[in-house]
Amino acid sequence: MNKNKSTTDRHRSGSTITLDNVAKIAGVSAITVSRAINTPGIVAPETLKKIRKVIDKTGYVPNLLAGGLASRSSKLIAAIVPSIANLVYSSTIRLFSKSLSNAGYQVILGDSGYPEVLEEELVRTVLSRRPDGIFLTGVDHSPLCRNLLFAANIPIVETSDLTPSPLDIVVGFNHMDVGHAVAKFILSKKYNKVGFVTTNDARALLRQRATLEILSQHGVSDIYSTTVPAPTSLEYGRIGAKQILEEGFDSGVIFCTSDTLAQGVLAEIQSRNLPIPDKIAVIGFGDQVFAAHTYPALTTVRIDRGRIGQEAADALLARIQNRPIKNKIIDIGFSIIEREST
Amino acid sequence: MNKNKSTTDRHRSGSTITLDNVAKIAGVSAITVSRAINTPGIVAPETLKKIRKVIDKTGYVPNLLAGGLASRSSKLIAAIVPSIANLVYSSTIRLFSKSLSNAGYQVILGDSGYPEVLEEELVRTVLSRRPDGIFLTGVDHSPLCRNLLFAANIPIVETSDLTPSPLDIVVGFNHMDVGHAVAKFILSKKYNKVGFVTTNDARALLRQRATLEILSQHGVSDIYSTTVPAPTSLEYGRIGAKQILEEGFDSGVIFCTSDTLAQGVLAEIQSRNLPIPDKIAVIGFGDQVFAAHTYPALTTVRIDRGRIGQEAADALLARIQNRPIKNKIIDIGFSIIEREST
DNA sequence: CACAGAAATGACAGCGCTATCTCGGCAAGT
DNA sequence: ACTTGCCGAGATAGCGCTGTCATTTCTGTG
Repeated sequence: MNKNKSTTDRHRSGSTITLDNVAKIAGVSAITVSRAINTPGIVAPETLKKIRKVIDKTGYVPNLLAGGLASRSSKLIAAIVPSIANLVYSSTIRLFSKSLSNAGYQVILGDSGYPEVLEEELVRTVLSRRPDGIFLTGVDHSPLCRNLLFAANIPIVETSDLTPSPLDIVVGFNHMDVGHAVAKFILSKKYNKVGFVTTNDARALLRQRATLEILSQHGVSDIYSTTVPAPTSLEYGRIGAKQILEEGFDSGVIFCTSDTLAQGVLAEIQSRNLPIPDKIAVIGFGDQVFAAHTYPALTTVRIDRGRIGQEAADALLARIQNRPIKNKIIDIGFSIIEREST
Repeated sequence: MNKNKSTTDRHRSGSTITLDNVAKIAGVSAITVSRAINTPGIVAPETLKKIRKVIDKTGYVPNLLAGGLASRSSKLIAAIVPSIANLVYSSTIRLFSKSLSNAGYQVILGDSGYPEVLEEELVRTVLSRRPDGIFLTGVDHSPLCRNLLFAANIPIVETSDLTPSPLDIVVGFNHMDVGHAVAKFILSKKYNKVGFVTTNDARALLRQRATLEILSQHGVSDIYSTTVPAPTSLEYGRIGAKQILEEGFDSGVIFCTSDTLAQGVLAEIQSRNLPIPDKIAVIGFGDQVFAAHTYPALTTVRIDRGRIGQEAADALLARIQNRPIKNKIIDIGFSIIEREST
């Protein structure tokens, strides 16, 4: 019985209901259902209502793998970030995703924070989903990675840094400028000694170098510096501070790679009962939400991380929709927020 | 010239290179290239080498939209979390993604933290990508949402809570038990007054209720409580503490919904120069990485968030690979970590 | 009332890949 | 020598959707 079953059921169709099923039930053609979903404006109101009713009744969920394959547009945007478990990036990604989801796109995340995984492998993995655009963190990419990216032929936005020659679009700020501004701030306060608690991240080191440059130009040479491992944490803030303090730093200002490190520095100083900022002042970086509410409130460099996500999304959408973009290089700037810790 | 172009180029094929291209160049059939990529074991070493060379030379990146459509397996796992910008969830997701990516799966995130977006809409959106499994946060889902989930016919893992009747698998811990344990801890310390700084999250309220239950059974009735808005933050920890303090709470212990809130509570107390824990003690929840390194170090309830991600990934993979799972209900437990703040 | 033009719908052919079946070739068993 | 079975590779037919015509139906105009 049912002899042609073996051919028909090659792929066991399961119970998943397809666009064709909806079409048949509604008594229209498949393409009309497709239009009812994607461009309801060009479907007659009557027909639309009929189709919508069937969709609701059947619980039809479109298959975007099939849709993406046919339309050559996956409605997917890839984002490569060093770590989602880092508020610095997640606050960017949050707004980035939000803007894109309003436009009907979903974000797929790649975590580049594992040193054993090369960026190009990660890029290859996300590209296999055929995203309509890609968000990168940083502006340094291996030649292989650049090739992959170019071959994919999709809009690219690099973030968190600036470069005169972006792959496509870049949204960020100038780390050297930050370093210089912080140096000037430090000079204005006439701190006698300057400490650094820094991760060995390229951009963090750039900021530190820029700060040191100006400081040395002005004869400030009593410098203490320590480098801590990459994901910034309160713990390493404390460890870093401890190190500097034990090396003889006993008063002045400590500039940290992140607010999280700064928080640890505050804790370490407090645990030693040294008055902040009278004896030791602290400067963070990032102006994370908590920075205004630590005790004492943290002086820091404000970076509008949300805006990076926003601008990146806008730029990507403009490219995808073939709208002109005003600027391939978007500098979101920064500002020093002075609070109680200095 | 080139008259049949219009039909052939219906979809402008661009320059993207396909599996067929690779096959032609390597002088084998498409399916052999497919096998070389997915099941290299069953391809002759010679052939494999030849194909690999072509792949490298051409920079071929497989199209997983097409692959997923044909194989009915997208190699995608969906995860719905309240907010990626919350370390509580991102530390779970990090390990979850990591385990899955080792097995060749990618995670696609849905952020349910926006009250204007219903969970079922979010679920529908991610299901349209035809994930091979889904990770949910919490165990309360609308009937519509449950229907969608069941219709998708994929393994489901609910997390962060426990229920005797999971949709499929549940990985979490018992919030009532936590509340009881904290109550007993508080009783053992003989604090005269107890304050709560709580978000109006279902699970947080459950813990608080359980704590109160035991406390009242033991005649502790000097209770101060304040509710703060949903994403926990240092700022609201301070605000919550301020409220409690102004209501007359002047000594005892404050139990917080999260370590982040507790951090704010610590800051507020310190800003008032009240000794911790001699005058006021603080208990957090979650044992975030920073909890051990605040000043004073935070007493808290340890939840192994990473393990939730790990177990969730393992369970999902077992289901997908049709391996038996030991237990549909996985209780990861908790423990109270006593530090300097009590 | 005929007819251009718009509006609504449909037929068809793929998008790039993999499940399934098929087949030639070769070593081992009888 | 002949069968058996396995290994490696290929042919074929979709997966579920949408781009691109083609067709039908409905306006409004002179």
